[in-house]
Amino acid sequence: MKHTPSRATGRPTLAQVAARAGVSQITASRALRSIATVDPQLAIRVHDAAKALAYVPNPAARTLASARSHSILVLVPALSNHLFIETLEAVQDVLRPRGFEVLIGNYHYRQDEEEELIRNYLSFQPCGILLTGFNRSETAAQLLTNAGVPCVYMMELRQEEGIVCVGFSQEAAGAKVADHLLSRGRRKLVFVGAQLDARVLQRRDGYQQAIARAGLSPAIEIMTPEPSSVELGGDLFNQLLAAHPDTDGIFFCNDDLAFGASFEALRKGVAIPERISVVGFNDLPGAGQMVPRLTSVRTPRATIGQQAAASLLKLLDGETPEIPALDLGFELMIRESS
Amino acid sequence: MKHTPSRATGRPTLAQVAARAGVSQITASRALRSIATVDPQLAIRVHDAAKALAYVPNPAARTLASARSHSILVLVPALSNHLFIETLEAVQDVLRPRGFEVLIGNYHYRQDEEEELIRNYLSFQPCGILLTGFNRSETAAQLLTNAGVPCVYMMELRQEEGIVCVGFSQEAAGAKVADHLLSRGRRKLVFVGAQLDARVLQRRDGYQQAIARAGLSPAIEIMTPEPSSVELGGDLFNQLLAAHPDTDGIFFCNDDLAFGASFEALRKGVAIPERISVVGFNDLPGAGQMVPRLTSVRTPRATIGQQAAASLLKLLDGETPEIPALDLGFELMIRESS
DNA sequence: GATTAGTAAGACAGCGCTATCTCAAAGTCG
DNA sequence: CGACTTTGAGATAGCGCTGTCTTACTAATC
Repeated sequence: MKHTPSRATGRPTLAQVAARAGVSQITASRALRSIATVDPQLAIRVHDAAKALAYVPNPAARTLASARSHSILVLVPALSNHLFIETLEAVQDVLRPRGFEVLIGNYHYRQDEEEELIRNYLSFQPCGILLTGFNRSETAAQLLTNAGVPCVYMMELRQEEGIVCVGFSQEAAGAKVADHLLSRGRRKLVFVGAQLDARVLQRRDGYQQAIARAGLSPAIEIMTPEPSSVELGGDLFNQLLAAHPDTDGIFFCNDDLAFGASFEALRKGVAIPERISVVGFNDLPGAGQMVPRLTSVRTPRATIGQQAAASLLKLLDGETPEIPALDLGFELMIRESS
Repeated sequence: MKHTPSRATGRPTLAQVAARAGVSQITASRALRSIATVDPQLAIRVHDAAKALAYVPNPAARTLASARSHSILVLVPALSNHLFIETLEAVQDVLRPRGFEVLIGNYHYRQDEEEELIRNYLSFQPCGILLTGFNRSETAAQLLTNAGVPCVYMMELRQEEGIVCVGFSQEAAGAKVADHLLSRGRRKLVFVGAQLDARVLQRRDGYQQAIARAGLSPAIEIMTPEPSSVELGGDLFNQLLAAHPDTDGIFFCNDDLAFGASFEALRKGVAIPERISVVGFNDLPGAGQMVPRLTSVRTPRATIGQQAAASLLKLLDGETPEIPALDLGFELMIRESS
């Protein structure tokens, strides 16, 4: 008798399931993968056998044999912004129950890091990729194309043949904020931006365009590539007050900046909204509790994650989503700060 | 001539690297894995060949052949608390450069979900697991033991043979807060807790014990199993004021609760710290910018992630960390709110 | 009733890598 | 100097699964 090979995992294998069900291994494989060409009766026998043995497929073997994993890569520019956390959670909620493994890559808003992550993670042969926005290096884009892995883009929209994306119009959101501030009689408008990724710039553009449409001179721009934070918001606010004391309306590209500014305003006795109206972006947790309660644009980040995952599943099934560029809109939450 | 099998990945394989280096496949394998028994000269030849071919190992094949992946599972109770994000980032920063794939599991503070995640992810044969705390279901613990995968526990400490953990004493942190409030002359102390996971309760215990040591009657406890949030903090604060108007010191188990309470205090004109001293926990971003600036316990969550990952790497190398239960301490950041 | 088409099940051969065993060459010792 | 250990490299045999080709059968067609 040959001894049992020591390097076996010890877990039941497909062969054992097949033996127990009295079918061939390949039939068991097909039955468990719900492939149509298996007799329903046999399929039931196989499933029963699998359950009885507590069989769990070996993903490595499956990936090796099929040259395609069941893992899905999600690339986000940051985890520190709560926004992306909600998107990730939604993505996981859709994909994990369907048996997919979700790999999370954080590229810290750096193109080179994103490229590196793509390069590394492609070696895992993911069966699909969820990406944030369209702004990436040529090489990264090329790697994705060459890999031939289905991709769905999140957050931004682009109407283009073969591109599947889920998001909302960052420009429209920026414009909406401008219109709102203008409707409140504000005329000395400012845009405060940090991080300066593509989406921040799109919001800025929409904001400025709306101001231009109203026949006013462009908003002053206070911008820094530093990562957005509460502390930075306070600093930029102080800087702004010193340089442009007559400012009467500010659009912060992210809520945390607005939070920091609000704190400084309280400290300095700058009346919000009486003297300056303040609007944030993303409606992060706490915006509605701030003093004063912060007006902000509520973005559908969870729904974006959910729908992006759903679209990717469609692509994996060989279908095309009926709406390739899905616009989920946004909502301006008008509160006390404006 | 036999046709090239269509299901090949198309990527260069180890066999090609070996051929190019003029060695056998297994020697190439050993060279690339830096196994000592390979002649340095040969090893260099192999590495050159690999570089020339842009060879990337196939993780699935590796996992299948060795019955052990290069992925490490990290289980955290939540992503919504910024605390764990920082831990995760630190873990990734240590493990990714070493070639490990980091799998993130979020169990939403639910034991059943954690158990399910462990069950699922064990099928990926992770080579190590990082866990949060010690509080989990019997079954989950059993699964981990049976799997024989090295584990490192984060956040809490336990001196026990065979347990490797990195964290700090939650009790000591709670006690420190109590001592601080007492040193400020506060006598009507309150503990406000949400989520009520094991660590919150440990902080509470340390807090109460320090109060008892000072010979005072126990702090009033306002506790709810709801998830911690800014909004909830405001609600609990209002509730507390109504029920115990003479309160003069509050310890919130997490900063977001303290944030919400501070906002409500501003709104209601309750003077912090004159009438009530407030202390938070974790020193989350923004705590130092609050109005008033929030006193909080700064927890070493990033270092915990880093050291936990380092300890796990040691375990994977067959070594034991010199300090199995690594206490990284904490720091009370005394600011305006107390 | 013979031929064709269609379908379900199986045989076979890997996917790309590593564990294990084997063997030759070099080094060690009394 | 021969027997014995050590060491480096290769041969072999899978890991557990799925793609592809084949075969056995049933149903459909004239």
